[in-house]
Amino acid sequence: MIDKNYAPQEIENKWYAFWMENKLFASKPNPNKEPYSIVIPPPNVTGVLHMGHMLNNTIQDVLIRKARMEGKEACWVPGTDHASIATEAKVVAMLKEKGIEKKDISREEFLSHAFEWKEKYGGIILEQLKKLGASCDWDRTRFTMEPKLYQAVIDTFVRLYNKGLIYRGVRMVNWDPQGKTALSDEEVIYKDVQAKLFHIQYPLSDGSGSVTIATTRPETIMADSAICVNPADERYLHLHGKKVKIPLIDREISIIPDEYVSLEFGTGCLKVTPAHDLNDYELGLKHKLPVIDILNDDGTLNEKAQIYVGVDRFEARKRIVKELNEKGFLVQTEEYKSTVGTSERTGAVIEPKLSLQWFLKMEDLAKPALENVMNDNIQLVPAKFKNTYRSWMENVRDWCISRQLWWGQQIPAFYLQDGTVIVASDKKEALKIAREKYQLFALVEDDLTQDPDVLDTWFSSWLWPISVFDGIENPENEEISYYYPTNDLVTGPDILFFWVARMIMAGYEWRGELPFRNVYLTGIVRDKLGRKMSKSLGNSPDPLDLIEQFGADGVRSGLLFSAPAGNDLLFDEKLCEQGRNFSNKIWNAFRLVKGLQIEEGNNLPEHTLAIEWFQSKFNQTLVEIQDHFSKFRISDAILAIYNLIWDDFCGKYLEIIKPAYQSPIRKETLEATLNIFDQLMRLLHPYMPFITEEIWQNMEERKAGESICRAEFPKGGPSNTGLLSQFEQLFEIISKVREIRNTKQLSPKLALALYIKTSNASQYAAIEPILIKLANLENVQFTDNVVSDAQTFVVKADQFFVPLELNQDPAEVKAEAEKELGYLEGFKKSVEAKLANERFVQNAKADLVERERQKLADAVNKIKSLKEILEKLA
RNA sequence: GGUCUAAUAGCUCAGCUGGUUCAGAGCACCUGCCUUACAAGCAGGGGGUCCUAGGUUCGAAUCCUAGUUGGACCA
Repeated sequence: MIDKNYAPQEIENKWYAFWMENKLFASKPNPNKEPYSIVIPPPNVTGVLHMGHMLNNTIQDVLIRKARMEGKEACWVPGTDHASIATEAKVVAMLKEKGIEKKDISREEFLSHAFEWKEKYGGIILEQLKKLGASCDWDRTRFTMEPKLYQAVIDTFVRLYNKGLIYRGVRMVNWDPQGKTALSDEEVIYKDVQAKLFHIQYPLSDGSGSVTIATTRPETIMADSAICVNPADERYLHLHGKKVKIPLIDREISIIPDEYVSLEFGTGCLKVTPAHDLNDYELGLKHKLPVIDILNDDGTLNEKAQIYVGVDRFEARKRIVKELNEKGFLVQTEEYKSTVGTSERTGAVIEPKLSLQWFLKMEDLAKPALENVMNDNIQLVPAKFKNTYRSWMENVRDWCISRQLWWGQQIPAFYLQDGTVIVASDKKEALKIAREKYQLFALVEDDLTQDPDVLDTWFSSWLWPISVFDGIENPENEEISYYYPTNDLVTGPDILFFWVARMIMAGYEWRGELPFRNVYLTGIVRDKLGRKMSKSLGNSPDPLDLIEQFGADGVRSGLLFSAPAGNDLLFDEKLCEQGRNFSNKIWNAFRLVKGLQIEEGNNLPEHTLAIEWFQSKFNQTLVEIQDHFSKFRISDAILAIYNLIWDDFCGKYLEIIKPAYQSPIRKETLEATLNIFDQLMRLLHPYMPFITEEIWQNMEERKAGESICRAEFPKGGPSNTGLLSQFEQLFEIISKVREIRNTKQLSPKLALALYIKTSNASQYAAIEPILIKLANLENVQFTDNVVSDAQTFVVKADQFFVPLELNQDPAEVKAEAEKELGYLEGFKKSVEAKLANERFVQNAKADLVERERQKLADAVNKIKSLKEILEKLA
């Protein structure tokens, strides 16, 4: 006997191994099939699976499995990205533990350590995805630092440089003093902090008094180039043209007027520090102020600061405040709410810093990327993100693509000794250009120095949909021609700009075409309290533990039950439990069917009817599901299947055809039931791949290597609406009888008698056996008169009576019937009013008016029946 | 501060082009059942000022305006 509790662990491992052995997820271009491709958002090599990945990859797997079953050439390309800052930080930390400092080893040595690290830990997340059931074509696994993709990035750089889109320039960039690298604007996260606003007095050089400025960063006073006041500020008119001395270091600076300064904020006097503030930098450019950079790359003060040299910026702040206070320069300290930028990767407070970096011009690239999203050539799901996308793309700024790291693609820029830059795919090529272009025939490779910096990780991931098919290096190859553009991209809205927008740009730049047609943006997985799941809060369950506990199918369905596109999902283990229970329900339905004994023969007539009914129900639901799917309502789709299986198939259909204990079932009925089961498993397979495979394999003997993964997705067919409504009515009668049993506290085992007063008794002939079975009736009889001493109810226009020997208060019974009558009469009145309204009849659609008329007719019939019953009571 | 988005049952959310078969689902809750597939189950039940105030309309949970309160993104 099969265990009555479904145990997923062993079954899931077994089938994943089977799928891999039989290469069921492998794909290659097939001109006879329609291609369907997805590229995975490559997780960081440093990453481990978290709930966001689970959701995201489950959705991708649903899409790809369904496409595969629909006969498309489905290809899901997996891979990882090298995550330059995060990985470099991990490798540096690992080396430190071994007693090795990065500065003591060569770039080559460092990289070999990094690759070693990647080999060891970089594949973990992909292995975890297999536990989830992800049907990626694993033979295609790519990595952004592998040679081919590396080369694609280099070539991209060279080409964009030659096109004039990449330039090198001194700019104020976001400096991460911990990662010791520049960051792009998008890698900065602004956080609200409670800061202090220090009011500091600067003495006038002529000794005629002082001015007071307000700043949150007193440690930068040594970098001040000027004091600025608004020319319209009457308080400070007398100061124009005067000079002040910076406290502690006594350096003299001028007071300059500029409208930029707000009259209201602080004291109305602004210290201008061009080296350490973006706005001040621009002000400095305007007034030709000197730029004094007092910070080292690691955030400590340098000798230009004159004091506290070598001290960290935050420590220096404390000490300077103390000293200013002691020496009487600190006038006042005010609490102040402000925001600081922090590094997305290291969390360090960003330092605005002037430096020489490489930039990519975005204006031309952004144009088609904006246009084709706004006109829905590329569809964002949900569409509300179009707004955000637009505002970003319309205000796009040049992209700082250089990073002061070693782990990444090294910028292919080579410098001659005089500083001349030559951009070429390698040193040899650069030398060739140097010789030809600059006539430097004596030059050798050693005279060229390559730029030590690497490229931003996103500068390789933006090529991902193209580069995984080798479409940069070899733009005409069979793979890219077949699979590109990819179909759907599934990712989080948090990287809509970082990644999605840039892939779109790259798509148009390289292929003149969109990289994918639909972008499905998932919500953020939050905990029950609505907090974002994070390592630091420790509120994220370990996905592998969840899979262990509920099975991958349970976790997948649990996530999908509550995952509408773009809306955050408040994750609760309860959902996985519900998923597990669903698995168990299916498992037990299968146990029932599998355990039946067979007797030769055709269907019983009521079984034939039930089979027809279920097929209609199935077809009707399939239409709904396909509709949900076309709109990416994955959550609604799985709920529809859940209800179809649990309520309609298990709760109703199986109850109808189930023979009495130890009685056999007709062969024809069993075959039909197995066929239905098979269809249901195919329908459910994309969501719950493991249990559906297990059952499908056990339904009948399968050929070697055959799998539900490649079985045909149900196509559906017509549904008999008359039959559907007949069964609706049937189930309503059954419910009413059960309700009587329940409210009157009767045993479920007690068979009841049912009398029906109807003008059309023949309609009940076919369904009578079902009614008797599911409502547990001893018989069904027809009557022309109202039955007294009975519980009654009305369905459509027919009256039903369940005779019971109960001592009930007739007044109570009457009151109940009157209450229902009252409601119905109110209802009738409102429909009548509506139909009497000429403007309604004129303006509303014809079928709507017809439906209202039908409602009215139904209500009239029902009222008539109720009145009959009431008369009898009186 | 700017832009966007949301508010429906105790909780999480559906509700699509306005139409009382449209006020719904799941969970939670209450009652009764260990009925030979399933107690991870079965049967039944209660529960809502559809955020507030106006407006459009024959008709508003749905459209418009304002407000309140969340959330996201940007600065």
